[in-house]
Amino acid sequence: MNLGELEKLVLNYLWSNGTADAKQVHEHFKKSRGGSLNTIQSTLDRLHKKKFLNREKLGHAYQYQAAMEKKAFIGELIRAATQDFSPDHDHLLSAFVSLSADLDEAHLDRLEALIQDSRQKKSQDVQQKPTQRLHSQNKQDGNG
Amino acid sequence: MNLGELEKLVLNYLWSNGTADAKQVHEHFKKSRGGSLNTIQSTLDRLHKKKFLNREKLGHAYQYQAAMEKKAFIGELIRAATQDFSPDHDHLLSAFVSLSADLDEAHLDRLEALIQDSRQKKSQDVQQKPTQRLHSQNKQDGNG
DNA sequence: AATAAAAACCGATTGCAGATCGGTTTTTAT
DNA sequence: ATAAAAACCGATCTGCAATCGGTTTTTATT
Repeated sequence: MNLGELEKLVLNYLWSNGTADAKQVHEHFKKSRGGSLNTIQSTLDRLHKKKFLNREKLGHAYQYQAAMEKKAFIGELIRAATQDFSPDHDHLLSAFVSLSADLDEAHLDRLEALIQDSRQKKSQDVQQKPTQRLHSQNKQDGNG
Repeated sequence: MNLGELEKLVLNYLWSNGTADAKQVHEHFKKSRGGSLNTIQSTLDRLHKKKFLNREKLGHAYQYQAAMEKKAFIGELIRAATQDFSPDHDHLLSAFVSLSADLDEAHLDRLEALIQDSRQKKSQDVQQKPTQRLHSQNKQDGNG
């Protein structure tokens, strides 16, 4: 799972904007970095082949959108980046905490809260096993 | 921070074995994957240039060893892999928990314990700020 | 159906980095 | 001084992202 620079930019753009076609994406980036429409197109295509984007033809052009939520994607990134080094969860755990050495109290609290959530979800899952929800993408991702 | 396949293998080998020269590394890998001594040598050299290995000439040949602990390295990997997507800790946190969706109770407990440790360390640090310890590498890393 | 515009698709090129290894230089030990 | 060992250099190969020109396909319009 190795992403190029433009691929990352495009993914981020789509997470912020939900859905766009090549033209829109090109419009957005030509100011900040230039590049032809074709370049954008092939990047979208590459991303689609890699299963990071879904696309659907609405009217004339393909509409692209991120195939998974940003959080889940970052989770995948972490998994991919570490799998050749960290064969088990224990390693990953301590690595994460090592990474988090510069987390402040507030963030540590937050992490604990998230762990509670995780426990919560886990106990729900055994009861109802919801049909895999596909991704709501409702533009409130920018929770800084 | 992009590592090639052989680079990863070599790093892992050195984390398991502490210290080795090109010949030893080559000896180890020629059974499992072939490749000349030169290939190993240039890989070690590349890794050294990238600052992932330290080396020191003992006797005839360079002795290579990992420049940082595996945990810290994995932390770096995570940082590097996510930095273009996760501008803040919050994102990283939730991504991590999303990744950890398949962690069982025991691991969640363990993670909480690690958070406590982290708090511990933090409160110590303000009092004594220890001189940056360089890495003990005493062969008990393989707790996998 | 003909046609023009738009979009998709194809293929070639460039740049970069890891892997690989032959050959040369440098170092070490005898 | 010399031989063996190790380091170093340079070249090639491979894979992949970025880039874009040109061609084909699709869509809409007359």
